[in-house]
Amino acid sequence: MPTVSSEELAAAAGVNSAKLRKDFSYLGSYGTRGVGYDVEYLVYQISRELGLTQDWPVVIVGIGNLGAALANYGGFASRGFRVAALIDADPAMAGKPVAGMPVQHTDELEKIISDNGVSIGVIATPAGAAQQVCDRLVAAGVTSILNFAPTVLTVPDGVDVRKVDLSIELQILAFHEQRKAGEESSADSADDAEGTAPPAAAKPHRKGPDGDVPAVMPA
Amino acid sequence: MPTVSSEELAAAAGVNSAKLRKDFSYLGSYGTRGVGYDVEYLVYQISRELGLTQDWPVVIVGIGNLGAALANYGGFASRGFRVAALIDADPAMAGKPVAGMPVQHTDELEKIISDNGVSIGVIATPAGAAQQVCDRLVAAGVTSILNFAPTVLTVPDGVDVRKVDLSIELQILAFHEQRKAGEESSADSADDAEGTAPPAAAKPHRKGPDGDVPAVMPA
DNA sequence: CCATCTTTGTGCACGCGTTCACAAAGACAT
DNA sequence: ATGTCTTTGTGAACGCGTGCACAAAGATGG
Repeated sequence: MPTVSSEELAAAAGVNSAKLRKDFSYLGSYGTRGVGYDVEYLVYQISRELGLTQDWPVVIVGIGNLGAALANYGGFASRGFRVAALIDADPAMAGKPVAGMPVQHTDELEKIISDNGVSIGVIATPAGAAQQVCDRLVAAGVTSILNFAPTVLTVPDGVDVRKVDLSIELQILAFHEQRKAGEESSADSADDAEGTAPPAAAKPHRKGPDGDVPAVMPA
Repeated sequence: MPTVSSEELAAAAGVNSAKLRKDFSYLGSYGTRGVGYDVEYLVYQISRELGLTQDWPVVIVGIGNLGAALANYGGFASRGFRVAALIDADPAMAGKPVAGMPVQHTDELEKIISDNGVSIGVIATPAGAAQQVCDRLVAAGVTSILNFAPTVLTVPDGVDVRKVDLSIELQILAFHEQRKAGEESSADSADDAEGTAPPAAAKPHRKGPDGDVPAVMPA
């Protein structure tokens, strides 16, 4: 029986072994003292707890560049997701195959969701259409939404929304990049150091240090 | 002079007002007691601190569906990012316009980076090519990488990598979805409740509760 | 069957981020 | 000028997650 110790697993994942053991204990996954965890059993338990053993039908609404990329993304199928339908508002798209699947018109949205028992929807529409699409998805029975549109969606209680903003990750990188570059010349007259002038009426009394380290950005 | 109080801002953002004030104080953004924060000045300060007032040239490597979606994504330009070049390994892609910009061949990578002073690269290639592309980007002077390929990249010290896995967000949604569905029928014989049978050799002595709440998933 | 050795599971302490609560600061009216 | 009122900035307390350290459990060998 192939096994792994929490120590090996922790080293491979770059985390603390005690934390890993504690997390496993929350999941109810018991190992064997003196031996470790049965690999096969552990994989099965984690997969099941995470919902990977289930088949989740999802619909993707908005088949532009991003929608098509998602439809073609191989990582979904292996994680238990099945793209049940591709939906777009453009009548010219209807019937056109994307990722080996015909695009369907928004008119069919409610029927598709109910026929396939879809509870997870992906929104890849322009920002303007997102809330409207969201409302229709929720009304049709979807209770989890992954939103790629740059808008904050309003949903009733009981519906989960996760927002993915592609530019936020870039911003975080740029933030660190800026910090790297600015490291040699600190403690300068920080206000107009960056080329762009501050607003005219601004800067009422500015007292604080400017070169300190904000603690508000993810590492 | 239009102003906002920390209370208003906190309510709009759904966070605690004290935290918001403390964060602002780290940034050195001083408000006026009894009045609040000067909106225009605050926006300028935050933009500058976040690097939004700078122009960041980026290259996108791997112009498949995802790469094209990123190239077309409008959110970048408004956040201070400028797509300096689109790069792909496929000779057939070279010269083809994507998002109003000709795709260039991988051979040009080093020259493009050095000519444009690019320090941020986006990898949207298949998993197999990602590490190789990463190495070339780093060798050419890139110090921040946004990785969409499903691989963990190895980089030297001083280089930042952020990985975006589109399916992780879906998994988190599915996890909560599963929890919603399983709420009525708890405390059952949890093992084969999900249809898929557990491995034969598994389940050595299983003692712990199965219906408890793991604390390892983002809200 | 007992001793030893390995690895788990977890109580406890430490550290960090969040929140509370309030003194200080400034605006504004009188 | 002086008092009142609003809102900031921050010291202190609280709570939570992480990591340490060890007892308990079970395997393995003599």
